[in-house]
Amino acid sequence: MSTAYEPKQIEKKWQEIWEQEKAFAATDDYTKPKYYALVEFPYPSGQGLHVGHPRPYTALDIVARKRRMQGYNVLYPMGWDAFGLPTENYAIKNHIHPRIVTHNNVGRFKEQLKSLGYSFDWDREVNTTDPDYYKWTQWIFLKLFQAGLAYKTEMPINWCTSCKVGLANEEVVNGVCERCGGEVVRRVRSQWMLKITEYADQLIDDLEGLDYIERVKVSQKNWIGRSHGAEVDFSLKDKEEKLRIYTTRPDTLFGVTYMVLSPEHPYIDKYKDEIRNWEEIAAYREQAARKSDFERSELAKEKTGVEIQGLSAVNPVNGKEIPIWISDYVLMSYGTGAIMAVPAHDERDWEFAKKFGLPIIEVVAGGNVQEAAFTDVATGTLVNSGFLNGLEVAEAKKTITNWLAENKVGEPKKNFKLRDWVFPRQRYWGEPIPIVKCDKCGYVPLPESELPLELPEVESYMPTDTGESPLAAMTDWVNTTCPCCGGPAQRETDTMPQWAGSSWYFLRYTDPHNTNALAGKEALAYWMPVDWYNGGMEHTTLHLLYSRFWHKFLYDEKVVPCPEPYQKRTSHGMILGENGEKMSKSRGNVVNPDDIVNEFGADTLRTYEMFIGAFDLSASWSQEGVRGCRRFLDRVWKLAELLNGEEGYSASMETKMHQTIKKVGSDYENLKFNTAIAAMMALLNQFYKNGSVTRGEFKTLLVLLNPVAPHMTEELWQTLGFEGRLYQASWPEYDEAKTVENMVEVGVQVNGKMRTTVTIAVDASKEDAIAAAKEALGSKLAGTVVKEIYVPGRIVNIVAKN
RNA sequence: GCAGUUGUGGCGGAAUUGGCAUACGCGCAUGAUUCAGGUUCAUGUGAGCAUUACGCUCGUGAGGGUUCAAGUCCCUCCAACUGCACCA
Repeated sequence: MSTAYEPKQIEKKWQEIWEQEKAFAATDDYTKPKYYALVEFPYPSGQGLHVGHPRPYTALDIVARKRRMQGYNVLYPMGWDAFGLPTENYAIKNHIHPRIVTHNNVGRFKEQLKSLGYSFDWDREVNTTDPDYYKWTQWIFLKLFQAGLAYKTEMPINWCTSCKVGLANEEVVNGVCERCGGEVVRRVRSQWMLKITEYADQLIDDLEGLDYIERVKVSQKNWIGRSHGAEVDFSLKDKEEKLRIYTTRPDTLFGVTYMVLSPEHPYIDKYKDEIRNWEEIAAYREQAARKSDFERSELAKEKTGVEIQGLSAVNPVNGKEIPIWISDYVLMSYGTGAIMAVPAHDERDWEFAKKFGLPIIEVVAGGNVQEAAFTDVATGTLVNSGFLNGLEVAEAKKTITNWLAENKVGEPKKNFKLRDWVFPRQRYWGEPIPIVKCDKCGYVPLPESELPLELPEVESYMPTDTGESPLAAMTDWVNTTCPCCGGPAQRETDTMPQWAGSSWYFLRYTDPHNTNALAGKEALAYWMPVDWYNGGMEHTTLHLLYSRFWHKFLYDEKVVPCPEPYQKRTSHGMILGENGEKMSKSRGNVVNPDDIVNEFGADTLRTYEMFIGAFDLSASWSQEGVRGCRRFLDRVWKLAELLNGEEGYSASMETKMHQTIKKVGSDYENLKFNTAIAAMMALLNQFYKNGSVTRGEFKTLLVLLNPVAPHMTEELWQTLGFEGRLYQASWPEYDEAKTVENMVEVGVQVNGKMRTTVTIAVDASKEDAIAAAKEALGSKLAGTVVKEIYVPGRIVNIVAKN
């Protein structure tokens, strides 16, 4: 074969053949073992694909292709998470309907993805903006509503002043909008909320049985932030009413020296008349209210507060009278909005007490509480604590919690940092919420038969400063009749967030054209759960958590067959520019995958992205590195010139072949694509060194390399006359016994320092190995031998003394 | 501040978990091919001292320790990145 490697023709040719032959369609043959590989579907932005996209797509494409060769029925789908702000903003700016913008962007993305030769089953493509799809997003919302998990409430929301939209807590980063960096302020609004907190315990506990990378588990746990403690009632002096607080350290109850109310605590207004320094308190409260969350965290260093004169609390364990302060370091949104302060054993309380000269009473021995708060719970014994004296912290917690319950002044309590999900967005380009408000009947769900509730055509998609969605201006759409009583009613004009459509899309892939259900029972039973889901770390506390929540709810509703959607979750690192910085237009370091495909070919791009470095770490782009991968593929291509016509493996290469099959196979499974490729490069180098390759050896190399570089290997497979299509070939087997060499070179050390090497039989006895080592060392071994160590097949170490 | 991750040649990165550090690739050097450049091929490439030899010394962020043996385990630091940020 003398033709040069021309990726352009080859890649186009095979992409068309695969499409015609439906090479990668997941079948409905439910008797075969299944494998569901999933990558996060992209948001089809106007910029098109960037080089970050192919990294995870290629990785799971490799897994999917390998699984097919191993006989699995593989589902590897792709779709579009297409609702969202950038499209809407683009539509506003250019006066094009967002539907058209989305359509164009999807077309572009799809073409780009197809040019990379992914083995997606395109017949199962989904699009969240398709009414046939969002019908079921709305259907799930109705289910949540009927189950009481979607509820409306007045509450302050995070309002992005630039996007003019409410944000979930998860979308506010450092007090600014995650998306645009705009200022976020608090606005009170009537909101649809989803009760994710109902599943808080399960979302933590069920992580246990899942194969998620540890980082993901840890951040989900931290985000949910479960803590165990107790609520305790302190009485207010000379009052009937109690002041309830939450603490994780009830064992330190004897060390309480003051109480703190959050500035929003209701008791402040309630006891206004008895507060002697009202002016001062009111002023402090005003000042705290004016601070945005951003300022609160910026200025977190310095504690502020004012003592409330005229109110005091009584410690239930010893009857001591305790002053009450107001301070914004206590949040109304967590616990009860009031705390007992134990400066000796809490850093924040300690800081506050030092600043305002409040007493510090040590109740757990082990530190110096005048110097710093002693917060270690693992060690330490209770002191100055009446009946708790002498107990360890853990034991003291149990004892005091029981005591609190017996005396009816408290109870055990679990708390979460996780808040309910602020669901709606005041924008046009999202799923309409299928609820109407009737003056008589309240909030009424649309009947299922009226789904999908389609987005109406509007004059303007412009968001409004009033906080209303653009839909609110569509009065003939808004005004409707109540499905319940037939009277006049108004539609909900907020839309759903982008997270809605992506919270269940993996279910739709199993049965994407079903018109009677979000997916058929049999399809779900067969395909779910997803066997391997790869996606970005940035979605850990957003999409990944939200979709687990929806899935658990659907499981409880008996819609899906398993309590968890994803069995395995991995995460890829980012691809940075040549300069090691994040790729961005402003930095001028963006690499366009189209350019790489044009210049080097899709197979080279795929190979390079897998070879660039450890899959889970970020890596910098290198144009020279791309060239090196192209060189590798060129050498594979030209290897055909060295074919010697023999069928099996040659005797001298047998071990190397078996070793390489083993290594490449296990490396693909463990996301170690870089070393898998390195092993194939090494094998190739060996063929060149030998000056010849058998057909059997070449065949194996083609199968191993196929998942990474599918086009050129398929072409070689055909031109060399191997049977059928390469994508239908079987994954090669290896024989463990044949991966071991007969003779091995072992290192020889004297006193732990490398001196020479010696080649011995792999199963040589210790005596033989030592003898061979001594011979090799010769005169380099001096002194009296005091110890001889032989690690079979690895090393000999002789310890000698003079 | 807390949590997580990372630190290995000129660069990207390997190292079967305690056993020959730097596989594989890039870059570079020398040579071959070429009118020349590019491509391709061959050889070399951690540092230092030596080059009489393939010889010695040092070397995986810093410092200590355990061990016959440490990139890998333990202790104390330092730096970078990414989350979270007063959650009682």
